[in-house]
Order: sequence, then structure tokens, then C-alpha cells
Amino acid sequence: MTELKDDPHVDALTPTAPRHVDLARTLMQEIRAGHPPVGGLLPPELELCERLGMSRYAVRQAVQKLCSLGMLTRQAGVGTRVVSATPVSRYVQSMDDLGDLARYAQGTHLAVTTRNRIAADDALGELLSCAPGDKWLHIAGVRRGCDGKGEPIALVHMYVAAAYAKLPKLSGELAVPIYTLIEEQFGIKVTRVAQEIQGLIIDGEDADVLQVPRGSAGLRIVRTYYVGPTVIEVTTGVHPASRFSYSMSFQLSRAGA
Amino acid sequence: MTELKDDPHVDALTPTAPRHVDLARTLMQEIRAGHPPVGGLLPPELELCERLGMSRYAVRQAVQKLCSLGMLTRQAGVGTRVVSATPVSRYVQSMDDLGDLARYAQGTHLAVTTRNRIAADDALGELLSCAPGDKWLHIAGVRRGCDGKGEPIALVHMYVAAAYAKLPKLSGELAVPIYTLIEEQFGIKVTRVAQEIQGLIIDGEDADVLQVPRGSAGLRIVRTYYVGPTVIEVTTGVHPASRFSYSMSFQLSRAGA
DNA sequence: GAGTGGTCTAGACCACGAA
DNA sequence: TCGTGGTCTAGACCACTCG
Repeated sequence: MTELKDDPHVDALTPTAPRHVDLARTLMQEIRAGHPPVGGLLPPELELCERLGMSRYAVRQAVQKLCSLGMLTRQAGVGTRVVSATPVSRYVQSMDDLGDLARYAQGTHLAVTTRNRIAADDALGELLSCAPGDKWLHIAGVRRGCDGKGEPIALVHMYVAAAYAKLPKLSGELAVPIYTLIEEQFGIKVTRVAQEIQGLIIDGEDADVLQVPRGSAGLRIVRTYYVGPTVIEVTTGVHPASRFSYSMSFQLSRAGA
Repeated sequence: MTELKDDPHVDALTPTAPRHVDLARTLMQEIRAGHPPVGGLLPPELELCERLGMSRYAVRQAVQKLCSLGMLTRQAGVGTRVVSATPVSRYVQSMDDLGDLARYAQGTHLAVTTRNRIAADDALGELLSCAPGDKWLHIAGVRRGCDGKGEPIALVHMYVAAAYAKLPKLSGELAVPIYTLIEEQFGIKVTRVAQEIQGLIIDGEDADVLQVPRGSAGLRIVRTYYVGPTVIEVTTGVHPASRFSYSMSFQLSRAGA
């Protein structure tokens, strides 16, 4: 273990770095050098205190920092174990709001063409991952830009699980996503959204409604909204490839940094 | 401010919760109730200590917890400000590894058909977001399953910025993604990946190579790899819709929880 | 029982921001 | 100048794990 200096200006960027920051850096370097190795135990807190002439509080702050970086795990009665020689990093796409999933929908308008209660047949049962015969509320429509006056953007189908289909505001216009209404009505929060993107040929009536030539390329996006293990809603949208592409961005993120 | 109880078994789940956990919960409830309101200041630490009969250490632990939940921000000389009445939550898609972006590629084999140095023309300049005339290493090939004996999965083009194109292991097979080779060779780490998914019709030669009928539906995935603001690589892949769809999943995540 | 990390107290000095 | 949060010390008791 190297000695810590009281000398200020050790680091030009952080003149007189706090001692726990200094220690955190030292520990990180030594772990990277293999002392202790990944899987091994750090010396006990009290030993570090004695060796470095620091209080337990300062030592704990340093160790906690490395824990938050995902390099250490601690367990009372056992010790502090090295689980990674470098800060754990991941690539992350994040959104403040599920609305960002379909941000294109802002300023658009959904003209509802169908609204009925249905029982899932075999094909629909697969899409909704439910047993054939299960009841769903089905809503279909066309999404257009410019408050409904622009060209069609998507052909939309929405399926709401029967248990969540009693929604007060569902009668009028659909200005907000349905999952939002469900969250408000039942006081729950969507915990997971699965999304699948498929390529397809837009043909037949769909092509006519979307005002593209039959045989055009399109994207089909299927979103499944979960609250815990329960599916509360499934939506599908068919978009002409000429008017829509799906963009996303993944950032490198270091946990707890 | 409500009083804290020393009484154990306040919470069936955590008998005798630590006092700082208790305080954190209390503060959260009161902030949700509007005391103090969002934008307002929490009482100073010393005042909380006195009012609650707790040490500064315990109070700080509680406050730090709410900070890590994104509800509070602190500034020396100013105070502790409420920035959110509820824990900040977001929806996150995360990966340990960029390889997960193309996990389907595992167990597949890329047969390289083209490898040359090119200068970007106008169209390519747009794809690569560079000036026409910039030099790139271009590699093209066909990805097949079952170690190259299965049916074609994708038609792939890769463009490596000239500055990063001197890669020692690039001569042989491409068992690993190119960006990995760049990261190793230059000691850098990809910080961001942008991805765009388009629908398209697979036609002409491409259809023949992919062994699908001309006019079939397909997905085109364009990935741009950044190190800071610099593009180091761009890849495009065309996948038959019948053999490929893109799935992702977003989890609700509460920061610091 | 011995040793670990988890929790907690009662002090203290400092750098920073605002009045 | 004064109060804030940031840092730090020197003690202490507890719950947990393990031999």
C-alpha cells in the first residue's frame, strides 16, 4: 500500500484532494495492478485505518465509492471483495418518459376507425401472449401528421387487457397514450416495455389507406407494455419506410460515476 | 416534521430499521406532501440533528440517500434544495457490451467479398457524415449462420475511418467486430453508438445473394460508432424480414435504488 | 468467540456562497 | 461575516458470518 501525502497540489486538477478521494484512487490503481486480485478480499477497514493513519469514516467513504463503481462488494462478517479490476461500464439507451418511444406521435392525430371488444384467436393469442379466448379491448386507427390533415404516418392497432379496459376518458379523443390512462386509473406504473421491429411489404387495403403503392416497404413496430409480469397493453404500428425510420442512440455509461 | 420512533417493528419488512432509513422515509413522505415544496430548501443539517436528536452522520446518510434518488441537490453555502417530489425514474435499455447490439451474429460467419480503400462520394458522405473525398476502408460481405453453411442472414457493409484503418489483425477472418479491434489497437473506447432501422425492398442482386425473391421485405440497420465526437466506423446491414426482426426491452429504473 | 461490515455519536475544521 | 455543506477524527455498540 503506498503512502498518502498530506502535500497539497498532488493533483493539478483537484488541488488538495480530499483524503478519501486520494485513497479511492490509490485503491483503484492497486486493484488494477492485482493487489488484491479480482475475487480476493480487501484488508479489513480497521487495518486500512491503522495502516494509513485515517479514520474509519474516511476509509469507508473511499470504499463506498469503489462499491458504487461496481468494483467491490461488501458483506458484514465476510469482508470486502474485489469483483472487477475496472469500473463497470455499460451501454445505455435511456428515456425520461415512455412517450419518447413514439416521440414522432407528438403533433399527430389518431383517427379511430374501430373500437370493439374481442376474444383472441390463435394468431392474436400469439401476438398478445395470452390464451385463445382471452378478452381484449381493440382499437384501430390511422395516425396522420399536422393535426390529422397531413399524410398518413401509421396504421395502428391497440389491444388493452380486459382487466384494464374500463377507462373513463377512453370515450373521446386519444390525445395521450393509452398506457398513461391505465397508469392513472389504476395507480400503477409500466415497469417494462418490449419492442420488436419487423420489415414488411405494405399491400392491399393497408397500402391504400397509407397512400403508398402496393408492394411498398414498411416497418412494423410491436410494443408490449408490462406491469410486473402482466401484459396490460400491446400496440402495433405499420409505417411506410419512405416516411419513417427508427433511430436510437446508446451512450457509454459508468455506473455511479 | 413528524417525530421518529425508537419503537422497533415499525415496518414488518425491516424490523428496527436504521434511523437514517427511517429519516429518509420520513423526509420523502413530507416532501411528497409539499414540506418543503419542490424548489424549496430543506432545513440545515444541524437543525435536523437538533430537532430529531440524531447525529450529523445519520442525518447526512438520509439526505445522501434522497440525493442519490435524484430528489435533492446540495450546495455548500446554499443548502439542500428539493428538485423532485418523487424518486426520479427513467426507462432504460442497457447492455454490458456493444456485442449485444448484434448478438445474432454469434455463431455466424462473415464471408468477405470486398475489401478496398475508397473516397466518399456525395451519397456515401451523407451516410458517413463526412466530406466527399474523405478516405475510408470499405469491407463488404455476407453473414451466414451455422459457421457459413447456413442460409444468408445479412448483407453487410463496413466503413472504417482512414485514421483507424491500420489494424494488424484485419487481414484474416473477422471473428470479432471491427470496433473491438480499433478499441484494442488505439486504446480507446466507443462512447456512443447511433443506430437507425429502416424498412426496404430487397431487389436485384441483393435478393439473389440473400436467396429471397426479388421484391421481398427487409430491414436495413445502420450503426455509427463514435469516440467522443469522432466517427470511427459505420456499418450497414440488410436483413430479410423473414429471417430477422429487431427486439429490445426497456426497464423502468429508479436511479440509485 | 473472534472478526467483519453496519450503524451511530459528539465533537472539529474547512471552503464556499450570500448578505 | 455568517451559515452552509464537505471533510475528518476517535471513539462506541450491534448484527452477521465463520470456524
